[in-house]
Amino acid sequence: MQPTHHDILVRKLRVHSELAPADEELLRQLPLRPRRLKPSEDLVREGDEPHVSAVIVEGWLGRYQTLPRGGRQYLSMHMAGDWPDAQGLFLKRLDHAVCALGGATVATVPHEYLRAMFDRSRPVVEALWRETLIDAAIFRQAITNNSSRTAAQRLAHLLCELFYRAKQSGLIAGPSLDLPLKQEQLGEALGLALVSVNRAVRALRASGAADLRHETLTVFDWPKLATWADFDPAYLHI
Amino acid sequence: MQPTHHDILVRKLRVHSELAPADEELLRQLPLRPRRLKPSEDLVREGDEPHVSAVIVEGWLGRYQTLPRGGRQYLSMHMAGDWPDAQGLFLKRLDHAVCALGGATVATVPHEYLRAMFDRSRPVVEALWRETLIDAAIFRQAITNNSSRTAAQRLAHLLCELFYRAKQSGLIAGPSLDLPLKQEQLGEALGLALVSVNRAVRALRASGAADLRHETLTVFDWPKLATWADFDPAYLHI
DNA sequence: CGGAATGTTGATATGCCTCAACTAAAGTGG
DNA sequence: CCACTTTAGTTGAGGCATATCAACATTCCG
Repeated sequence: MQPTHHDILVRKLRVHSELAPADEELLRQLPLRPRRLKPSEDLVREGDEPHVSAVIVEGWLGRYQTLPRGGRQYLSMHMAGDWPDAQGLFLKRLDHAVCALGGATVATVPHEYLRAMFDRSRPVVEALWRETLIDAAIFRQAITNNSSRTAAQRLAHLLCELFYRAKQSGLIAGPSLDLPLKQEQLGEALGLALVSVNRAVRALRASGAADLRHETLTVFDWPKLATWADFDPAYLHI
Repeated sequence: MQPTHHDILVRKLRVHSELAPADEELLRQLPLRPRRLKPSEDLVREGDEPHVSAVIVEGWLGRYQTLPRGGRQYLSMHMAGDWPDAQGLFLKRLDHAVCALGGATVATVPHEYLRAMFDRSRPVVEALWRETLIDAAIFRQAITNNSSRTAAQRLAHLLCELFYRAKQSGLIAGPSLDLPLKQEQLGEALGLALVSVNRAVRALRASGAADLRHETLTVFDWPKLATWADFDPAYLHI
């Protein structure tokens, strides 16, 4: 049987938080409204004052800020179960946009229902708060990644993170992962020019540790990849 | 009269959150225990599992991660009123350390008291949650800063942020701000070599927009500085 | 006053960016 | 299904911002 939107939501929170049956029941009572996003369609834009939050049901979304000359800085990538705009609950205006990377489906829920749920269960508050704190840890790691590593290491580290998170969320079984990221977007995430990303991808391919092509990431040698990238998953708090 | 530790705590939260008198009263009942930190002393270390949080009373602290070769990546800088380890409440193991920049004083409070307070006031929960969300916004901006700007712009943007935050927190009146940051630490924050920081500092000085020397930041021409750095304070959500 | 830490400056090296051309893959209409 | 167009990926050459190396000046601090 297909997992419902509520299954996806609850399973993801259980990755890092303990929920009592009563808490799960509260979450399952949330009115979730599906919304389909076309490739590169924005879920929310910088400056928006949203009154709903969204949990990703299927596909990938990316957070980004728009640069003065029109380019983008991607901040983080998100997959099924993530809440890419949870901070909208308590920050009035969004300081960044969120867009679909390939096609994607989200399930939206009005803030008022979330707030009402918070009054009824502190564990649920903690679980969602923790979700936003793990986001922050991902941002911290991105600062370190983009500030202190070489082009190839940056790419490898990002791929390690996405692969590891996807695996922990139960999205993959084998060595491969659907990842609808163009090399240009990788560059905008890693602070690299498109040409440098391409060279890093080819170096990765040549090393035999992993490959990224046709929107698929395949990891052949995880220890090699993780060592090369200096990847330590502790920051994901799973 | 000197502001008490509780004054500092409450005032800072009021910068971004509305608190009813009853909420403030709860905050003022927290048992705060002062702790003095020597210059560069660690408040907490990577891997710690703290059972207390700390609010800064006086001085500056910096978050950092340790790099494989022993260097540091500073992630954010914090001043009086900030909670540099609030995430320790819900993330078991810290993924980064926090150290004093110059000498500093913090006030610690056991997590159990904070948790007890959360049961009694949702506005207090929201205020502290919002505090951690603004931290995350600062991290996001650091990603963009270190990934997409030139050396001089990075420096200018960081100084804009620190100056603006200090002003909003009521820490400064005139054009100057005590900022005990060495050029080496600025480099470790901005992903730049020490020599490049020095050249950026001198360029800033030569431009007449601001100066940074003897642990003092002086802003002579705020519009010029902010324009040069592409600084927009919206992300600080004040 | 002396030694250590911090800041300054020049010369050289290098990793990444820019520009430019081409190839391959994906999407589209006949 | 093919011809065509568009998008994405690949490769080389050259330039530039920043890193690295090295020396010296200044400030801090006991």
